[in-house]
Order: sequence, then structure tokens, then C-alpha cells
Amino acid sequence: MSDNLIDVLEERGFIEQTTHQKELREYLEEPGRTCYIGFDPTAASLHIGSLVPIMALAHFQRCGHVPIALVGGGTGLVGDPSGKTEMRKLLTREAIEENSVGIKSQLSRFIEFSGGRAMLLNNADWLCGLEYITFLRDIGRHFSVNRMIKAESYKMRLESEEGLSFIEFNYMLLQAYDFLTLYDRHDCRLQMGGSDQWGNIVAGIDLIRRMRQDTAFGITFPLITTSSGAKMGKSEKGAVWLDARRTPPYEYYQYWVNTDDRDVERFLALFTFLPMSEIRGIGKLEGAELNAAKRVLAYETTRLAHGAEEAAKAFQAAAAVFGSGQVDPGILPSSGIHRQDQTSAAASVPHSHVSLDELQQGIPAFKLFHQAGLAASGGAARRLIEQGGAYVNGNRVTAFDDLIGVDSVIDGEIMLRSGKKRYHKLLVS
RNA sequence: GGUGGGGUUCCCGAGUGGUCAAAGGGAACAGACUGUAAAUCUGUCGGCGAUGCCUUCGGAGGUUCAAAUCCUCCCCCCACCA
Repeated sequence: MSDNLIDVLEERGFIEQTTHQKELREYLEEPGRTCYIGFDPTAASLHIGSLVPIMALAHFQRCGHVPIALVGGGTGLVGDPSGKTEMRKLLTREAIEENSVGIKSQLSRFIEFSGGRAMLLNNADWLCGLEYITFLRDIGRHFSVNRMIKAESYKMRLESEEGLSFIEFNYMLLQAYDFLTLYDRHDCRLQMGGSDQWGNIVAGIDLIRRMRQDTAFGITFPLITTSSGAKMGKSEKGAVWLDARRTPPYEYYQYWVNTDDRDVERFLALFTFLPMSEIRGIGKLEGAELNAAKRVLAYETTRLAHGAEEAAKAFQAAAAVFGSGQVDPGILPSSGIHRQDQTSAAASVPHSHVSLDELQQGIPAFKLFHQAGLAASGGAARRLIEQGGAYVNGNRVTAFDDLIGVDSVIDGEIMLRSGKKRYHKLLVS
């Protein structure tokens, strides 16, 4: 492979910190290396916050190496306190087992697991059978409590009111032991992770040095925040998930289209595989052109998470309701996005059904908006309407109890809108 | 185990008998301005077909015309002591 992973990651903005810069680069010159990242099975789906590590593993694979995605089935039972102000709820084994399954299927969209090109392991396999005394004598003796309590990852908790429980204090040992195990079994000498993982990664590197007299490496990613300061992956409805059942592709696409101007270039580099030669300078575009770049960003990220077909549908649905779906061929030419408006029946704007009977009676507007999910309650819907934020087929609703009836049906549909950008289509049946 | 301090609406946090659906901030939503961006200003921000009714202040009881506020018991958190 021509490119060194370090160069790729550096150029695309993935690197916060690395250990042994020079040796690491040399180590990665040779193809077929292994590297692991841990994923917490605390939910049944990964969300956008995990995208950076996922993409990093994918790049690792593209550079000719063998990534290991490690599901924390064992560590999840303990809970990582790093950077957290509160102790996490302990999950049951069953829940973690279930979640692991979902995570595996999501990862396989980004990483090719067939033919031994990547591995998916679960640390429950070696952690759950550990014997306490043996573990303490073999592993525990290499850890200095004096050093551990100075670790940044524990600091916040040690200073907080809630404190740090003993089970969480052990987390670092377990993660270090993971690294050691993967080193022994798969010759894995590189671990990557979020910047909050630095302490845990270094602990593993130390353990390998002490027990195997060998050098291992670590890379951490910066915490990705939006330019307005928010953590990645939160939308008005909560986390943006990779699971289509939790966050439909259309919403996923919308999340990315709504990217802040200042983030477009950075996000294209981080969250798509488009060549950097095309991405560079995109941030300087303005107005319509920058919006087109956002559409490409949204299309590409949606394609990665949900496939080309869903991405195209989301793109078309957006073009249908918002208009202006054009993307100039000069912008990010490598993207497979359709360059023209393609209003299509396959459009996947959120929708639901209403019966003709109900419509003949007429449905009060505020009830309709509530039912369609555009307002959290009847009261919220009334407020929405009173504030002039509710539209039926593009016309503002003037009174909360306006009756919506058959005369609002156009081509078998009624298009509801809340505010400027939340659409909901009612199909009459 | 002892002593003291706490648990308030999505989050932080005021409130120590009626004027409390509960200050203030954040988040969020809507309007104006725009480019499905940001910033700014304004409004909204428990539920209800609604100038009223209902449900909320850790849980269960109680006192009172009236309780987030007082009393009893219980649960949980924190600090110091052991």
C-alpha cells in the first residue's frame, strides 16, 4: 500500500496524540499489521459519536492492515469511568450480549470482515473467566495506584462528589489486559481510541512492555465537536443512531445536511472517503455551492451507514420538499451523488396514513400535527400553530382548531410542515 | 454505625405554609432575518378542545381551609467522624 496510515489519518484530522511517532510510522510501513479499537456495548446501536473510530479502522483496513473491532462484552459489565462525571448504570449480561449483536452488524457496513480481512472479537471471551487472585498476582502487581490516581481519566471522578467506585477503578487494568491478550493472540501492537482513552491505552502499552518486553503503540482521536460547541451526534430528538430503526436514513441525511458551515470541510475529511484533493478548500465555498457540498456530505455519510439506495432516496426526498437538489459536477466529483433534482415516488419523507372517513369529518389541525409526530403534545401543537409555525401543503394554519378535511388532499397526500424543515406526509387510505 | 447536608419540572439550580405549574440559566421549539448554516432579536417551553380543570417538587402516610414548603416512617446520595 502506498499510503502510510499515519499520513492518511493526520491529513484527515483523526489524530490527537500518538506514542512513538517515528517507530509507529515504520511499524505501519509493513502491510498486514493489526490494530484494535474497543466499542462499548452500552446501547443496542452505535451512534454518530462512534463514527470517528469506525472510520479510522476502515482507513486502517484500506491501508492494507487487519483491523480488530473489540466489543466490550466484558468491560461493559464494569463500566469505563474515563471522562465521566457520573457512574454509569451497570448493565446486565443479557443486555450487553444483545447489544453486541447489533453493533457487529453496524460495523460490518464500514469494515469488510470476510476473508480474514478484519476481526470482530468480544473481550467477554477472556475477561469473564478470569480468576481474581491469579489476575491480581499476574497483572495487578504491575500497576501503581499512586500513578493511577494521577491519571487524567480518573481525575474528574476523584474530585467529584460522587467519587469513584472500586469496580470502575479496575477498568484500566481490564483494558490493559485486553491489549496484552490481543498482543499475544494476534500480534496486535496498536490501539486507537478517543482522547479520553489515552490513560487506558498507555496502561496497556506499559503492561506489554513490562510483561513482554516489547513496544506497543497508541493513537488517540480528538473529541469531535461542532463549531457551535456541541458534542457530535445530538439532534433535537436525541442521539443520531446508525441503526435505521432508531434514526431513519432520511433523518440521518438531514442531520448531515444541517452541518454548520464551518464544519463542512472537516467533516468531509473525517466522515467520508472522498479524496482529500477534492475536499481541500471546500470550506471556502459560500451560499449555494457550500450547500451543495453539504448535500454531498449528507449523501456520502448516509451511503456509508445505510447503503447507496437509501442515500439516494433521502437525497431525493430532501430535494422534493426543499427544492434545490442540484449539485454542480465540479464539487467533489468523486461522489456518486446524483447531480440533478430527481423528484421521485421513492422519496422517503417521514409519513403516516389517515383514513378517508376521518378526513371527511375533518380533523382539527392541532390533533393532526400531534398525531403526525410534529408536536410532542396537543398543547405543543396548539402553540406551534399559534406561533405560526404549522403549515398544511405550504399554507400556514391560522387557528389551532381549523378542520383539515378532504379538500386538503392533493394527489392522495397531505403535506404537513412544522417550522422550516420538519416535514411529514399523510397518505390517505 | 454516629453527626451534619441533600434529593425540585429535559439538565443545572432558586424556592422553607397560601400570591407556585414553581425564579434564573442552559437545552429545545416557533417567529423575524437567511442558504435546510451561523449570529442576533422576539415569543414559547407539564397535560387537557383550556380565561378553567387535572397531574408534578425521592416514596408512603399525616397535620392544615391550604403543603415543594410542617410532622412521622422509609429509600437513595454526599461530607466528616468511626
